[in-house]
Amino acid sequence: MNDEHLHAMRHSLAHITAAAVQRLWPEAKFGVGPVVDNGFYYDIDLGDKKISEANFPKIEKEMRGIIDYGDNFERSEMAIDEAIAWAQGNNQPYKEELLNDLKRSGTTIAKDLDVGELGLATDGVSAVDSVSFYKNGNFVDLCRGPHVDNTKDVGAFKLLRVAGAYWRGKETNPQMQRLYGVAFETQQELDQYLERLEQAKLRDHRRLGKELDLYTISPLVGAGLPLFTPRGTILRDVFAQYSNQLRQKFGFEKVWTPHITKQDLYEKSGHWAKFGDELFLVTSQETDDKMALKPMNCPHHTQIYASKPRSYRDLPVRYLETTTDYRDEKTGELGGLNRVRSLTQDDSHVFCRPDQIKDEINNLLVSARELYATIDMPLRVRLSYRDDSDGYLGEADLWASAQVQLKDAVLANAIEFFEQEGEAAFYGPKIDFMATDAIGREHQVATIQLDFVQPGRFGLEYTDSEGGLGTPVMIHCALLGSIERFLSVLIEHMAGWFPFWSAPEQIRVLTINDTVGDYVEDIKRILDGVVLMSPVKYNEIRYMVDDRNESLGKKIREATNFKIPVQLIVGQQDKDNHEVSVRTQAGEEKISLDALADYLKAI
RNA sequence: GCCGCUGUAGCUCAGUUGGUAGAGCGGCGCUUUCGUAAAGCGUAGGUCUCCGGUUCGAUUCCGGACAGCGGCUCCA
Repeated sequence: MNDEHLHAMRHSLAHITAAAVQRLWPEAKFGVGPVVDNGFYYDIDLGDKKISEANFPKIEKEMRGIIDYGDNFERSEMAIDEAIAWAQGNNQPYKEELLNDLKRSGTTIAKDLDVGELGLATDGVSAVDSVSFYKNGNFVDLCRGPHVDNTKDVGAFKLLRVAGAYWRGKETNPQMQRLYGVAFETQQELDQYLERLEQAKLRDHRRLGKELDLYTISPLVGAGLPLFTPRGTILRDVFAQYSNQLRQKFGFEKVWTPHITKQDLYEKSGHWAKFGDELFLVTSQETDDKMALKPMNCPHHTQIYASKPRSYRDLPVRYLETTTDYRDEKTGELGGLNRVRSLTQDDSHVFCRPDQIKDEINNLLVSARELYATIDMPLRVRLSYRDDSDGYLGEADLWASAQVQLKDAVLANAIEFFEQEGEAAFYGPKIDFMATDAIGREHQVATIQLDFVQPGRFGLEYTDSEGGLGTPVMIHCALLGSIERFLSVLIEHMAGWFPFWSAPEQIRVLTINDTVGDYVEDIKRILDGVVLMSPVKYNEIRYMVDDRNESLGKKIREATNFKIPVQLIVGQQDKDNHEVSVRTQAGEEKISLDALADYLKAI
């Protein structure tokens, strides 16, 4: 049992899926069928007919028939023109397109072919002469392989879902149906995987957001416009405070900007050309100004910088603003708190001289690492570069320089990273911190971006030491990213058990009966005096008293289901001994009332 | 936006092959004052997401809208 065999198994199952579909719908046109994490998929076009999950039993039955029959996977070679003729003859236009690309440039990777380069590759240089096919039973498919020897050798599998997918990932191409399956060597491993998926649902932030009373979405307000409850708002505030305090240490100053602006601002910044159709437009009944809700804050901040002359001695100028932006995202992209139309950024912008870039980026890297280390969340760091496509602004050499400087900063901090082209912002490259949600999807949280473009477009300048004029560099940074998205990842990462310092309700006092009312008042006086100073400063204790006429068991159950980190149980015994029973996830212990404040500060 | 699926009480869900619905939890009331994950009894909650169509009759069938889920595309 090894990765290679698992890969061959899953790949073979993709073929078997396609073979089964072809038996059931002979007119099916096939795209590609690769291996993915935990399984495989196959892209299929049935024209007007659609496969739904209701068809899965029928398809799986057909697949089992093919597997049980036990055909060998037979490899053969075909000359490229012969293969194209085969695709035409069998009415497989997608395969024909792939073969033509292979013939022309030796690759079928859409990304390599899409950027206006079709036909640029010289015929015969990178082109291929012949291609390989695999045949199992009556099903023949263009394929590089490898496969298992026999259809019987494919382990345990299950068709999981069907989804739409554009041919070669292009929105303007026809949409095919993607059949996803999962596969493992043994039924036991498959069952374990499905069990893990079930477990992941328990920590889904949308489920916990409701159970823990953190936020709600009202259709009357609108999709993608979450409303935060008192508990959810505490979470937002406490993390925003932490994020701010981390940067205030490095000289960042808070600013405030309005949520609307004239569109002129974005025409100048370059956002209008790139994101114009995702702006919420605002109409003035008083003037003819065309206004928009702000979708980001950097252009606003440039205008604070530009409000007065700056000397090289004034730099860096560092602005900090936690504020909500509005983006008219496509409806199908919305989901929970991950992707919303009103997103709050813990945004900041540094305006500095070129020689200050390194230190400024270092400060931000240190802040980001400290924040995510505090909540024990592992991140992958991505250096996001531009690619050759249109839509990036600025000179090529500035881009090259910016990309090198970001990489140097990351290297200097000994941070592990991976590099990806085509992920940059239109004005500059980024260092992105990627977190993973409960079911393995990756989301960008913190981001540090280097921008040589916007300062120039806005005509920002400073007087240099020689008395001449220089253009400052901008560094954009959000440590949490979108607070909404950050919370979605945090909730799933912690499974709702927020660290003591950040929990909306940190402590619940549970009474055993109504004879301890005065003693509870003593405890409240102590709790009211506790202020945590780390990791967030001036963090007052948040607690409630549950003195309802209910059983202790029920109170414990409710407090535990609510994932309250500390329960203080108070009865006559505790009162007599001048102590409380402190119940946490770690267990329960008696703490003297005199030691309670220090105990809480040390959690 | 596109493809597929889903929408019954505050929550989790059952049900109606077309004759206007039910459970548990939660809420409320009474009893109980009970030391470690649900005390007992009673009771009130529903234009079955919304709008059209078919039908004697629609929560159920059909169409549309809205919302949610899984993908694709996109993410300043």
